[in-house]
Amino acid sequence: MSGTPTPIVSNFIHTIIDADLARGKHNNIVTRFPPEPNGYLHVGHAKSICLNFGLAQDYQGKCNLRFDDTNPEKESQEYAQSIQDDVRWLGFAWDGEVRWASDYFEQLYQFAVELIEKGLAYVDDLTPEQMREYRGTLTQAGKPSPSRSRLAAENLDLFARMRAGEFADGSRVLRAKIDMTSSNMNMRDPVIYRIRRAHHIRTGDAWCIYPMYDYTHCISDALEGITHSLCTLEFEDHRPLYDWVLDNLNIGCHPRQYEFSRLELHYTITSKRKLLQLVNDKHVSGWDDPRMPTISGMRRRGYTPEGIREFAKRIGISKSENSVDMSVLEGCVREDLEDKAARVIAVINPLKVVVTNFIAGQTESRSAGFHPQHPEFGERLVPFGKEIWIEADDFSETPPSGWQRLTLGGEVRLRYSYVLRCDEAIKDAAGNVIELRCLIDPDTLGKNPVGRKVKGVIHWLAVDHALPAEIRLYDRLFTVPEPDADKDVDFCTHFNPTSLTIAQGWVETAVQDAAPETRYQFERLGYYCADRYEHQPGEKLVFNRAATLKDAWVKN
RNA sequence: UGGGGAGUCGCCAAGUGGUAAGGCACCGGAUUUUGAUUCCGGCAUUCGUAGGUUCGAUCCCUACCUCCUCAGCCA
Repeated sequence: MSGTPTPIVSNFIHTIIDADLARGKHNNIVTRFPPEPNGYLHVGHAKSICLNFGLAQDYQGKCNLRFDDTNPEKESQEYAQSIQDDVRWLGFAWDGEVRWASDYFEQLYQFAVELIEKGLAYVDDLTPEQMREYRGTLTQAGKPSPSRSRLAAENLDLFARMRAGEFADGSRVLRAKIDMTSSNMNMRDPVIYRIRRAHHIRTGDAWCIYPMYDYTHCISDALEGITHSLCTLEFEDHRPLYDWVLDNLNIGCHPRQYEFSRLELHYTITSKRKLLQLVNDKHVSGWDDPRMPTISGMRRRGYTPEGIREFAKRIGISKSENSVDMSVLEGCVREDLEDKAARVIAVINPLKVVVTNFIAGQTESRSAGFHPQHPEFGERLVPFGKEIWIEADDFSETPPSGWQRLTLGGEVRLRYSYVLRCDEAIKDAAGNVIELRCLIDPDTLGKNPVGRKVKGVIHWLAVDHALPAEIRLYDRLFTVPEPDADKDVDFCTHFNPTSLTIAQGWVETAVQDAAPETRYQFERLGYYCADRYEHQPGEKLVFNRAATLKDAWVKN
């Protein structure tokens, strides 16, 4: 209790750990983040990462990064690399070297031999179809396979020959001999080794038999001295098997598994299989497309590690199914960006304004702070001229009630500059407003003359000094238009990644040297990130929208 | 209909026998040259339902209801 730092995660698991520590079960805690390198990490993994690494931080313990690479057919080095990058980017450091379940293949094999010798595992030659029949159903007990009574000596021989490559893929498996009548399907003699001739990203072709998750995970945990093995709710039924394996092995360490609910985010796909489908079917440009709920997608969109970590903290850890509202994530990101993003101006949908009482060709610059509350951000010069761009949405001929922006005959404050009055709207043949003729009040520069209160403030850019830019607007981070559309395999046909709109707008010159990943707040528009992948010197600046301002005037 | 879980405000989420924390969202109001930020204030006589035990129950007991999950040689 004393000296305990502010917990990074909520107390569901703290209660357990504190009790373990109090009764001297452990002196230090060791957790692990165990992804399978079969895809990029997404926001759901971020929760798990923050939980496992956060717990280690809270208790000054350790957290391992271990790849569960036991299914060579789905795994790749690219995925493994991206996972390491993402964990680091989120701000966490794993203990020592990266661990791989495949590093334990030899030990895993020897433990399997131990089980066979103890009469607790046997080689089975049932076909997958037969095995399913023998397994029974949820309400009917399974029945023993004919191979179940094989003697240890024969099993040992068969298992060695499985490893030696004498049998065809899928022809035999090694099974744990537990209880075919168990009401827990996982205990009906689960397969622990299968034959699969596939090239493994680390062991190459050294093995043709691969251990299954349930068998591998608990042993890997034990080998690494993990104290608390955290996973998601669907593994609750696997806990008896986790314990069975460790109880029956001479391994000297028995980590405990605890389950918590996985993260669901409204309108968001948190299924690797479906995300892969979005990538494969080219609905997005890649795993790091800013619309993707992947960590790399969020990074590219402008989200910060701090914002995502705060999100993980706020949603908490529990055992109840949940679906968190987008506003929580957005709020975390906004809150973090609030004090970090320099303020600059951008005009996304320009409408030209000619200031009739300003001298053509003249430029007049005023200094403006990059942040309203933080002078240490410095200042930049904002030039004014006879022709300026304003946001087309900031002018209305027939304003709705409550309108605070520009209208015919009305006044508005140009941010950092004069009060402007609109005298005339010029239209094209179709009746669309294409230009405004306005007047500035020279008496209002940098001050509010007594008795003059102009409520509306709009942003603007001098035509001669604005820089063209591509501004990408995302309605929402990720969208599934129909709530149930993500139920099926063909969900992509329902998926409508409409959330991207590209606008050719203008930004002020202060941003032209934007470094990759720099976040700005475009005043009154929201938070934007200079796209780390597409911004090359000399090219048009590209900005992705990270988050809108809360309750701002911007639509969407 | 077997087993394993979960049900506290619109969304998360504490609490656990002593009379419902907090965050997000939302609604007021103040300050504001960003309709932002900041700041103040409001927001569950009620904890899935029905009974019971108790001076007292969200917390204990009983029954019921709802939802999730398990029959891969995936993880």
